[in-house]
Amino acid sequence: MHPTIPIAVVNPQRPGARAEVRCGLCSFNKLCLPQGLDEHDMGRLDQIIVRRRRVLRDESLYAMGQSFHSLYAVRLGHFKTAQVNRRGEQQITGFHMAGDLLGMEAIGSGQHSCAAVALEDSEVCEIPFARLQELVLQVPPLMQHFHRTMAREIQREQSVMLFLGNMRAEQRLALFLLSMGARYAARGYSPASFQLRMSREDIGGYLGLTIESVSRLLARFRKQGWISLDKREVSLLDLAGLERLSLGVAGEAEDGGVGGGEAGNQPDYAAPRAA
Amino acid sequence: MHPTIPIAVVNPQRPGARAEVRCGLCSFNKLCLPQGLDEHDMGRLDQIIVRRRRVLRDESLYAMGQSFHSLYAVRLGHFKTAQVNRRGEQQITGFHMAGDLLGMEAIGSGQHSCAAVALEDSEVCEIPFARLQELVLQVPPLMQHFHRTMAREIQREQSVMLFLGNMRAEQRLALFLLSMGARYAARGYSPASFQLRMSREDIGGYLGLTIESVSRLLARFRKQGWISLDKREVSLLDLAGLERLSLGVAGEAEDGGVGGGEAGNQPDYAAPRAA
DNA sequence: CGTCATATTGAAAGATGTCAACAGAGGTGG
DNA sequence: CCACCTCTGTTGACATCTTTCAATATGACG
Repeated sequence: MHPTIPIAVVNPQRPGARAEVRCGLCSFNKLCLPQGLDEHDMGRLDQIIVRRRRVLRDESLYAMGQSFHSLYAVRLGHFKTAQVNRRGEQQITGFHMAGDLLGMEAIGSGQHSCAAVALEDSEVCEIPFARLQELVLQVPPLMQHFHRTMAREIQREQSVMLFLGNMRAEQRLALFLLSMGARYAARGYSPASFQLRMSREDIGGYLGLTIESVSRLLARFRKQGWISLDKREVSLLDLAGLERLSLGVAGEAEDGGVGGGEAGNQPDYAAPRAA
Repeated sequence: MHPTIPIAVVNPQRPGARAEVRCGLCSFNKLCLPQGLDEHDMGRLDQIIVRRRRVLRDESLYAMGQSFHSLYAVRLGHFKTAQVNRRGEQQITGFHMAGDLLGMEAIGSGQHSCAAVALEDSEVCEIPFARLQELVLQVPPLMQHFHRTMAREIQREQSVMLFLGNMRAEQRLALFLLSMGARYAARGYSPASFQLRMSREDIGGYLGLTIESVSRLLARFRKQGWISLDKREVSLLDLAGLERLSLGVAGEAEDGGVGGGEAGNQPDYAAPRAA
């Protein structure tokens, strides 16, 4: 039951396959920049996308401090974006998959304030920003969609702030798993079975936890039957339970039937700080 | 030495004074949407700003879930934006002062995902978004600046993620004070002496800490001579020290000379989680 | 079969939250 | 003008979650 199974209409190119570069033929165009454009406008967008660029695992698409020229749409694969302190601590600001747009944070300053690193061999479409700005003036629906895309990024980050600021480790991890599932679902894959493309360290870096905490928490989720886990292959066995967990309703929650073990030794504290 | 003193060219209207509504005469236009526009274009922007709106202390400019129609530029006063959990926990996503633009997070979904509440009697300029979209098509520099503004918001939030995810309470608070100072400096006020417009609870809500932690930390900063503090009036006495603190270089840091008290009982731990 | 990176697990320490009592400011009404 | 009340902020003692430090798997790769 673990393997990640596409359950719907997507048609992901194998890496290395000779793929068509036109947006109209990309299986993720509904999620991406051309969303809502007609054939003609999509063609104009095609014309400014200079090339398809491959990024190998652990390579960076752009580095922190690098000057900004283009946005990138993930075509295939996964990326993380990370910001590094002057002291070397790393905050993962997001994980990105097919259809996501990368680089927007750099528009303000002309410099990338975080690095984008491929979590596996990946491909992106490069969109020169200057040309996009011109095109957007001629294609109002594209501009509107671009605005929505940036705004959604703002909103996404606010929800990260919410869990970094307010939630316990357990809740954060449950929410993380659920949200990964939801994103895969939006791409036609199973919301409950998928492969974690990132290391435990990256998960920790994203959730504001140490790698040990992540590891322990995952082990606990597994023992309690919320999830099954084999290396990076994960299945969410009890979505409702995870949801309850993410809301902080720890404690009694039905035992899950598996393992039978040490449930009940969690205090049923109510809320982490709050009035 | 505590009172907040304008040290430069700003000319804030007193609340209640009959103020000119044109952007060209607003002392914050350099920080706001009309940044970089010529007289003519600024006039066109003026025409779509429907009215100046007053928001009394504790009133909300918009509520969570409310449908989105307009952006708002803070003209006078201060706001907080806050997101609330299904469980009632509150995450303050930002504090906003004159020249800041509010409401961008709602562009994506058409619904406000956070509430904006006035921290004191305030005034905003309302900018109907549909009309802004039209205008932006006719005034490319305005569009570009609008994009930069949204992008800066993305970047700002990423830096909040960085400190919520990676930094200790002490560092967060130091950074918060410094950043407030920097923002006042950008508006022509003293970077070192200002009034905290928000409650301790709001500070905690922003920094992901309890009110008690904030209170204790402020007391410690004061005792160690980093700051002086009288109710909500704060002076940053040792900017370099606070900066070092925000970097996590706790420990020996020169005693500040004041109070003389219990310095040295902080462990000189190095980094909060990191490799 | 070593070596390295990644992940798991245990024990102990420590930072921050929780609970509780209290102080001071400001407002209200007698 | 004073008593009273509420709201905000301060401080203390204690609980506990999460980190830190350390040892030990596990798998990939030569």
